[in-house]
Amino acid sequence: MGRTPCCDKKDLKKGPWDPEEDETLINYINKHGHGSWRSLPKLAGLRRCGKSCRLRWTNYLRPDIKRGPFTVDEEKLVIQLHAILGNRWAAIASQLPGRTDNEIKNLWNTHLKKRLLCMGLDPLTHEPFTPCAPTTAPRSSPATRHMAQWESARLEAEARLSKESLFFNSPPPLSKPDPDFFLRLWNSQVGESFRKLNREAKTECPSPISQASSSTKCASASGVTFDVCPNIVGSSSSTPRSNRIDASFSSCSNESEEDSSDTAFQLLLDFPINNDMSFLEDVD
DNA sequence: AACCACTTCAACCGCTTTTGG
DNA sequence: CCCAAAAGCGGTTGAAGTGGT
Repeated sequence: MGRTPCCDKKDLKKGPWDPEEDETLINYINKHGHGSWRSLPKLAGLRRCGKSCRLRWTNYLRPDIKRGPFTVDEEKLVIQLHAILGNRWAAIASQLPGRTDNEIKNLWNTHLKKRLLCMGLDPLTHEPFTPCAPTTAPRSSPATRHMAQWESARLEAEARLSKESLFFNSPPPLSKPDPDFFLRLWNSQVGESFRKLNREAKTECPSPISQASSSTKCASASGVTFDVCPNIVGSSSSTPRSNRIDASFSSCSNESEEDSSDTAFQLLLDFPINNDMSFLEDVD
């Protein structure tokens, strides 16, 4: 009864890998590819579970792994993507070449989460804490809210771009929002525009990460200190979303639908149509 | 120097999803 | 379509490292 173990646990080594094991695994995969992870340890002569081999390879031994501390830009990207995707570490990692889901998860749990807390933001929702929030009106889940925000922008984009008969390079979106759709959107010109808007918003009300004023200091994982916008710390639920760490979402918040659609629509109207299909050319 | 508290991150565990027969 | 195996994923753990007293 119960699940069959992923591998025969007896006589298997656990814990940290030693350099000899690493070398054995690298040599084997370079020679034969990983093939079936389950059978790899036996074939390679390792006393490890296949799962452990896969983890070791994908997280540490792969040649394209980027080691070293995260840059400020990478950290910002992780925060922004987390706002869209939530704890979908693998999906977030796919947007940061050379970084693994485990690494990003650790970064989030050890640095970024604390940083958001330090700034008075809820790491789950990326919104300012609202300790007296009414219990009668439960908040929508972050995923739902983000999906609604992106869906709003998507609908505007679809309306605009279908008019131009040039809707992305992907099939029409599903009626039920597909989480991966948000990644595609993020990578599309729409996503770029949101990021652009974010950058512009910072110049008006600098984001907590980049601004420098009389404020709370926090340390980033990359060793850079940053200042917390006084508007944000202790802000109430009436704080404009544009002041938050990810100003990009202010443009399509469903908390003020009028602003949302107006801004998003304006944003889309402002697309440089003559140039904006260049991203298609980059695709092989 | 010794101890303790705290932080970091590599690795494990168990669940879910995907794949193939 | 069903089922089992394999792969993938996210949460959690614990050893090692670091800083403070």
